[in-house]
Amino acid sequence: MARTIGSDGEKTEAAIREAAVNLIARHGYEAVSMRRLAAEVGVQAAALYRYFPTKEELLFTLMREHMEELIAAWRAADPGPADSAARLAAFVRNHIVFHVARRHATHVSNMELRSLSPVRLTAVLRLRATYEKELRGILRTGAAAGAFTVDDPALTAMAIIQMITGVIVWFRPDERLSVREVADKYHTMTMRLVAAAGHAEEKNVHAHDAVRAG
Amino acid sequence: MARTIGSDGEKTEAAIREAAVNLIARHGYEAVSMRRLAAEVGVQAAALYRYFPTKEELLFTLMREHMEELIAAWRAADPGPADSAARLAAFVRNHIVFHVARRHATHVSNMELRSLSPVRLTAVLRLRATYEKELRGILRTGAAAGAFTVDDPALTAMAIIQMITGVIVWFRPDERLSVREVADKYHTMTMRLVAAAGHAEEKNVHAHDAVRAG
DNA sequence: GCAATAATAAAACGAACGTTCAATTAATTC
DNA sequence: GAATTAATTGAACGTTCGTTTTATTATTGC
Repeated sequence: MARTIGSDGEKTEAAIREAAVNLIARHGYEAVSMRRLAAEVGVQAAALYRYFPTKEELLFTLMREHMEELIAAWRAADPGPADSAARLAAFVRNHIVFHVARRHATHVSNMELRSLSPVRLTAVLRLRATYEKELRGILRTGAAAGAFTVDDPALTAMAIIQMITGVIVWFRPDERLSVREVADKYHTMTMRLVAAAGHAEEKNVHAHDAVRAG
Repeated sequence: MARTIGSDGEKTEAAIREAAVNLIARHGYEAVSMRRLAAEVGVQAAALYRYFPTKEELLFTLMREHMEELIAAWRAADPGPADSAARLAAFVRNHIVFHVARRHATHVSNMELRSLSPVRLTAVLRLRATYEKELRGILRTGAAAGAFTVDDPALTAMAIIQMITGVIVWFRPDERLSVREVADKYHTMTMRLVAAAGHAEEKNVHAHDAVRAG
């Protein structure tokens, strides 16, 4: 046999990407062989090489596009710097909605960095840094404007990103909570984390004040 | 050649464990071959099988012992349920100090779950659940006592654990911050997150504030 | 110092790996 | 409907994998 009836390059490539994301997210990049991936697609291993020159290039493509889409989603959702609290809220919500909708791709992007060669690793890390810089900027601007209390924007940005990315570890759709509810709860926690004005808790009537325990 | 001069089972096993944690943390379980591990130890691959019957059993041993040590460290650090805020503080600090000191082992425990067979996976997850249950208990008790404001203890526990475990992603010793300082900052953020009474922020008095722009 | 045992090397096993290549067939173009 | 192009197969390449077996040497106990 050779070319199969109904075969179509575009469809095959899409099927390869989807199967690759699912398999790699579940079993890990190293544990997924080209043969296994091909079998999932319903094709022979050699056919994969018509679409991706190497296994690593396939991984890299998945990760790069995931990061680019994340950044694009944020650019579309960004309400601009006028209101820091609204901007932070938009960031948290966009992040959670995006990641929950792409659980597997997120897992791949977060777990398989070590399987990339230095050049490709750098490229992905640059995209990641671009995204994280957005959050740092929000925190700095908001702190300067008095909307937040953030004593270390870089550290706080990492803490928030890890907290909100962690959703995908435990969240499963069609369970207890909807994506909307989860986003709400993480939004609330984030606002408390940066001590956002307007999100004051009832406790501060007596206020022992900033406990920073240096 | 066969047995080498100065060879000692205990030392070899310790060397295997250490090398395995380092290599697996850096390159991933699947990417580390028994030959490569053996080379790192300075031994032939066959020698590894005197200490661990299979590669997976080696991984499982590393993960199980890491979790058991984490739980034991918490039991030793636990100040008891009298003061919820103090207990949560102890939990956060113990977690961060423990994980920073064992960055590689933590990476292995967090990233290689998927390489375990079902039986061993269940065993590790049970230990993990035991640990997480501790934090949920602290949050519930504290919320019931009015020390915290937590509307969803299970979700909040996951958020906190992911936030404080994330330290190992970016933290490097002998850099900007000491472990102590990092633990302090995460402690402060955690207390805000649960809206701990006595941790009120000064913001609501005048609203402008310390921007430290790290 | 001799027997017993512990620790390792060396070689080999079949299986699986990523990748390449030539052959073959389906779809498209004119 | 012939020529061209697109899509895929099937077989094969050399390499590496986890693991086993057997032989050999160092150490230990008496």
